[in-house]
This record gives sequence, C-alpha cells and structure tokens, in this order.
Amino acid sequence: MPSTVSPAGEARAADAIVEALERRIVGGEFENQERLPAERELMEEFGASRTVIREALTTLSNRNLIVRKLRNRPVVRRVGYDTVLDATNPVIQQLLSDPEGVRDLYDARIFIEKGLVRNAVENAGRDDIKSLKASLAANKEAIEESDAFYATDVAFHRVLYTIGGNPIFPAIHEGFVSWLAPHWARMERLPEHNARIYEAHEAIYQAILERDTDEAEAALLRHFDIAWEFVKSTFDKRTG
Amino acid sequence: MPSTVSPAGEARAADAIVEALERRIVGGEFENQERLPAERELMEEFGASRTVIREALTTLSNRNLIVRKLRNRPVVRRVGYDTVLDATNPVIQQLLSDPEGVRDLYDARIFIEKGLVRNAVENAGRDDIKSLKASLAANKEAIEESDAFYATDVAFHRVLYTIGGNPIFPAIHEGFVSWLAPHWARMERLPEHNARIYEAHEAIYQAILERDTDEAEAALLRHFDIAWEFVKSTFDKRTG
DNA sequence: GATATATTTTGGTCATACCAAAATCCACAT
DNA sequence: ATGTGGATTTTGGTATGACCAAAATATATC
Repeated sequence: MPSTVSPAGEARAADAIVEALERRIVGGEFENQERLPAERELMEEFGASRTVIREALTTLSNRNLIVRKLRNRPVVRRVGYDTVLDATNPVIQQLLSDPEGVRDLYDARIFIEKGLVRNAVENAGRDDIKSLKASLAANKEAIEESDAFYATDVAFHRVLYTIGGNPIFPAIHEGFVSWLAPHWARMERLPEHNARIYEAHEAIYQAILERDTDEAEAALLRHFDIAWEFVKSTFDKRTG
Repeated sequence: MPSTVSPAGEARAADAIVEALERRIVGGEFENQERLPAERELMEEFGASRTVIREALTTLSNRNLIVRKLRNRPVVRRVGYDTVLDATNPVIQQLLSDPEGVRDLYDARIFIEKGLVRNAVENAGRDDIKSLKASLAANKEAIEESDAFYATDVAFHRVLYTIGGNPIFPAIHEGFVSWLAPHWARMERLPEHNARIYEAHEAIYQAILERDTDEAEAALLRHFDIAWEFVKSTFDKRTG
C-alpha cells in the first residue's frame, strides 16, 4: 500500500528543477544580474526535456527569481524586500477592482503612516530631519508642475518610511505607491490641489520638528482626508 | 509593477491567455472549486498550442488562482486575502535565513500591533471586547498545554487584527504567523513561559478596557520583549 | 442496484522542428 | 590596435504530434 506519497498527486519533474535552481540562486551561487545557462544547456544538465525546463523557468520567473527576456538567457534577480509584495499583485488587483477595496488599502496606508509619524516624532534624528526638509523643499518647488509634484510627493512620504531604518517599510511604500498609482494618476492635478497637499506636508514636518505627536498625527489625517477626496473622484467620475 | 508584460520584449502569447482566464476567474465566471476546461479544449478556445496553454496554466497555478492535479482538470481556487502572503515565498525564506531579517520582520509586527492596540483602545466596540475576552479566557485555560496555548496565543492576536474591520489586517496577521512560526515552534514552550505571555495578554486587554492608550502600548511592548527573548534563543542555539 | 470491467479522458513528459531577433564572431578597413 | 559591417550562431517562443499512466466515465454483468 503506497502511503509515503503525497495524498493526491505525485511530484512533477519541474518541481525538483525549480527547487535545485532556487537553492543555487538564493544560495548565492549565481551573482546578481548573472545569466543562467540556456534552456538547452539546462535540459542536458538536468536530463529533462525542454518542456519541463521551460516550465521550471516559468515558475522561477513567476517567483521573481529570474527575469526572462526574449532571446536572452534568463537573468537572476537578487531579491530584496521590494519584491516580496510582488506575489500579492493579483490579489491586490482584485481588491482594487472594487472601490471598497481601494478604501481598505487606503486605510491600511493611513494606518501605517500614522505609526510612522509617531515614530518620527519620537525617533527622527538629525539626518532624518534633513531628508524631510529637503524633500519638502523639492515638493514646494514643484507645485506648479503637476508631474514633478507627484514625484516629490511620493519622495516625501518615502522618507517617512525610511526613518525607522527597517528595510521592510520602504518596500511597503513601494507597494502602496504602485497599487494606488492608477487612481492617483487618473485624478486631476491642479496647482491649487498641489498647494494644499504641500501645506499638509509642511504641517506634518513642522509637527515632527516640534515633537508634537498628536499634531503630527492630526496633520497626517487631514492630509489623507484631502487626498482621499481627490482619489475618490476617480471612481465617482463614471456616473458623469 | 506590471508583471504581465515583458520588460524589454514583445508580448508572450501565454500572457494574453493568463489575463483572459484571470479576468474570468476573479470576475466570478467560474465558481470556486469549479473545474476549468481541459487543456485540449482551451487550446481550441484560444487558438493556441498546448504549449502556451500549459504555460498559461502554470502561471495561474503559481499565482494560486487554480490548483492543478495530475490527470484532473484545473480547479479554480478563489483565493482570499488571507493566503496572499505565502510563507513559501522564496524571498521570505531568504529573509528568514538571516537573524537580522527575522528581527526586521519582528519589528514590523510590533509596529503594526502598536497601531492596532491604539486603535483598539479608541475604537473597540462591545463585540470586539467580547472577542478579546473570550480569546483571553481560552488562552488562560491552555497555559498548561503548550500546543493549545500557541493556538490560543495566535487567536488572541488575531482578534486585534480584526478590530478595525479592514480585511487587509487579518491577512497580514496570517503572514506574520506563518513566517515566524518556524522560530516560534522551535522554542521551548514551558508553562511558566506561557504564564508570562498570558499575563502580558491580560495586561493589554485590561488597558484596552480602561481606555488607557499608553498603558496598552507599553504592555504590548513588554509582551514582545519577553517573546523576543524566547524567539532569539532559537538562533543562538546553533552554536551548541 | 451494486459491482466488475472496458473505454475515454486528461495532465505530464518527450522529441523535433521552425522562426525571428539578439548575441557573437570575424574579416576588413581605418 | 580600433572600429565597423555583415555573416553566423545562439536563443527563447511557438507549434505538432506522440506516448504513458492513472483518473474519470461509460458499459456490461451479476
């Protein structure tokens, strides 16, 4: 009686190859950006058909361990925190297909940044303050140019995510930005809007400077309330 | 980040099929647990070779939208947000192979739960309090039985993640638990440890009851400090 | 109706072939 | 040596067709 095998399905050949290559990649056997052997070489190395080799490579690609380019050998992509959230994309997309999901994501972002500003008030060092000030200045400069303003807006928030020194948070920031970008990009970007957003940024910065936790949090919430109105308009538009 | 498009090449045929099937799956055209058409039917439907059909199915499988079983048609698996942050993610594996990565993750969890308890103090409703109380009682009951205690421990924290009503947070909780589980499981679980953890839970609960934000946060931090000592011992052990 | 048996279906794997563009090589001019 | 342009090779993407073993399904038998 065969009882040592998985309950409902035996192993697929590609899985073993995926595992082997994965070990070698994360184990540092391949340098970042280094090219993997060609498919035809791998099939000899693993004694498998190109079919299973390609299936394995597809899986590795889906796991973001390699990047495939047409007519180029796969390139290993040394992973960082920033790629962790990639796997969540399909689900996030589903989430974002519903305005309620967008709101959930938006709230999650507010939640995170609330914590971040509290931390900033308590722990921001000289360098952090300098970074904030610099990004704030750049933000002000760009009020008249909406595209540039968006970039500096993102940059200002990114500084908040770096203050703790935990590399996970910048990765989360990347996620929020890329997920919410479609909505952010679709909304009207007028200098007057930009000015209001800048003022909110400045208020947050001032509160951090003055080590006023409650005011920092309040300013942040005001900021997100304003921004939400703009974001929200991107779905209400449909019933125009 | 657009993951369905090749960075510097033309579109692959499988991508279009992935997209089409993905839309139909998340769009509810297929019920959960329903079987997808057979590969040979799909190739007719999409006018593609089995090669690309299979590649598309591999991708969908990697994205956890379908489950493939040998000699069975693929089964759609409407994934919930709770399975998004999969512990098998190789990136996570890499992070967790390094004590510093574990610490980063642990700190991220502390950060999140700090925010959660603050929210709980301010917004917890009658039902939330009841849930907390119930999970706390179960936690107390299980002090003598370490396995059961771990389960009730997790359950108590989960309640914190549900209080806001945002479905994203329970998903994050699932992630933390699955990531840290290996360390958690390896550490010694003595009733005296359990007792200390329970007391910390109780302190958090009390502070929430009394609407004492600072004390709730402080109790939580004490809790994580205690727990970290236990977790930390799971890597120091290696030099034995 | 239950059960044993034959048939079909189905996913996994292999081998081969072709294409087009990218990478590479190489002779040739500078 | 250096650069340049064209021929050659490499390489990933795609298409066919075939085979296997086990699962699903249909059929026959009791």
